[in-house]
Amino acid sequence: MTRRNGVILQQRIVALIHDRQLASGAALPTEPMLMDLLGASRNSVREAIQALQALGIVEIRHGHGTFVGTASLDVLSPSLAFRVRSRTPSGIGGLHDLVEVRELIEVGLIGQVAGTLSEARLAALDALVARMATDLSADRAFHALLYESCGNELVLQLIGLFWNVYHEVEASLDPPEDRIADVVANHQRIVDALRGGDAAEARAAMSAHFTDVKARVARAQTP
Amino acid sequence: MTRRNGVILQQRIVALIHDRQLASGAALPTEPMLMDLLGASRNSVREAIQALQALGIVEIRHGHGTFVGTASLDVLSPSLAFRVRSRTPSGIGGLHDLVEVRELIEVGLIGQVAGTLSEARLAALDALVARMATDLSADRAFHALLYESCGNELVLQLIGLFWNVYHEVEASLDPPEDRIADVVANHQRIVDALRGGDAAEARAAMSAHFTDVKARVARAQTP
DNA sequence: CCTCATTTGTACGTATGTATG
DNA sequence: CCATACATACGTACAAATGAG
Repeated sequence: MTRRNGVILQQRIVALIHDRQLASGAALPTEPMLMDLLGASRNSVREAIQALQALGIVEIRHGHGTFVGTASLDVLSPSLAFRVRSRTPSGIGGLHDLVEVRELIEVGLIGQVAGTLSEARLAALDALVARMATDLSADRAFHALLYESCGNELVLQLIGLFWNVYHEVEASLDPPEDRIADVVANHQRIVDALRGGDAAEARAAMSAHFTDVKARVARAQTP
Repeated sequence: MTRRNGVILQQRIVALIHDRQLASGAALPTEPMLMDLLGASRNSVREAIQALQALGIVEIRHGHGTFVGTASLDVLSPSLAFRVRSRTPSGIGGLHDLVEVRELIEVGLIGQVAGTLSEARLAALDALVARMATDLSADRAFHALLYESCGNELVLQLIGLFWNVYHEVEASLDPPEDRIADVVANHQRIVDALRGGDAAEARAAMSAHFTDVKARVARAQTP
């Protein structure tokens, strides 16, 4: 095996997972076994496994073994964050695009869930709005709870991923620029529209929220 | 360095890229240099670099060196494909969610670009529709060209990524089930709506297209 | 609590393929 | 064609973590 491997080894391991129908959480063969199965040295096997771990395809536990992962979109956070930052020296250009994608998805989704939310869920959203002024995580929970009923796990993880990357990059911008009152008002407007069952108004409220976010990004300066 | 490393090494390399303000395409220190800078062995350095390459953060060129990458979303394709497949044994459940996300984004976007396309671009779309019956790549080019004018590179790459993953997973389903005539008709309807400047009709046409795709997924069987 | 086997993590040495000048 | 610098691959040895007894 003195010819170029690298990515090929990763694909062979993925193929092995599929062939053996290993579900998430199942144990992969140990490194010595993989060396034998793939006919490669331990270094090569480990490099391939490390790459697969970065993609969330496998999960390595020291002293225990290597297991099939869930490929949650969370693991893509470093890649997306790096991408957004490297768009411009300041990262602002990339942030704007990121917010637009969030807006696109959430404005579309809120139109789907409008009118389907129980009063209990609306009350929970109210509570999150109240906490939002002092607790940033309430904002994340708000957007997650909004769409939980749509039954699409992928879109939920996408929204969570984008939220994480946005706030990670946004934290390195200069002025905190407290407009929390506006943020809270925007979210309250969204809940009110949902309680009224007005899909168009809910879309408009969500759109207004992201317009404010985009304006905040446009004004931001880097330290 | 005999204490627990792993992911930490990757983060330190990313931090090094940021500290030195290395832009895409810039050369990273060589492996021996990184061994010295990070105080780690060649194996550990290489494993970290391989992981970063899997995320598109660095790019390795054999015999030349390691360079800062662009973190294009394309590299996330293996992870997303794995995720979609592992949702259900057949991968159908994951495919449905994936198509819904595509629908969400594209229906929203087409409302934005409606009325902004030049006649030259509309003619190019017509040409792609004509090729679509015999050339699958024309479909990909169609959706890419549709939104090219929106000026959001991230959303363009996202649409391309989802297209790739969908067709990669869809290829492993059973019946090719030629409905190409319907597909072509759907796309022609989209172009016609755009030429008429009717945003609502364009959204409806795009939505109808994805409704057909979802129906095709629902009927699919695994070999 | 300790011991022990298993498994992953780190390190070093060496040889070879590959691109550039 | 040669020389240099770099990545690729293999083999071996030891450290560290986990779980079973």
